[in-house]
Amino acid sequence: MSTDVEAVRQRVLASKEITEFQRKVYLELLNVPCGETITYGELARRIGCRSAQAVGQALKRNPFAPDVPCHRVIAADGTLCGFAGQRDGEMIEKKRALLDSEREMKQ
DNA sequence: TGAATAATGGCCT
DNA sequence: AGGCCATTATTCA
Repeated sequence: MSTDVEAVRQRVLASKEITEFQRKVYLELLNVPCGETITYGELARRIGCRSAQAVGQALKRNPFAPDVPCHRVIAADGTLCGFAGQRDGEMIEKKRALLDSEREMKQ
């Protein structure tokens, strides 16, 4: 059922166009199971950072989008903030449906 | 409930 | 060195 998460992980590990911080963000994001969501602050805390903004910026600069499941990252109040460099648009609603689908698949 | 502000950490120019 | 950012919490009305 898994996607090419491993392939993406290897790509992230081999990427030299990103910083260690971004690498941690993407790896932790790939570490989030299907159907699970995580907030920017939570993700930041996991990698040892207290700035959710840094994580958000890393995701916006995400050169692996949408290969990296950035749609599993939500705001503190459970709202999707952006995807593939877009903060607004119908795409967000689709990603919301995708998350719902993943969550449903988990049950 | 919503606008404004502070805190906080990394990255870009 | 200054400013930006896909944030969050707090404060004020």
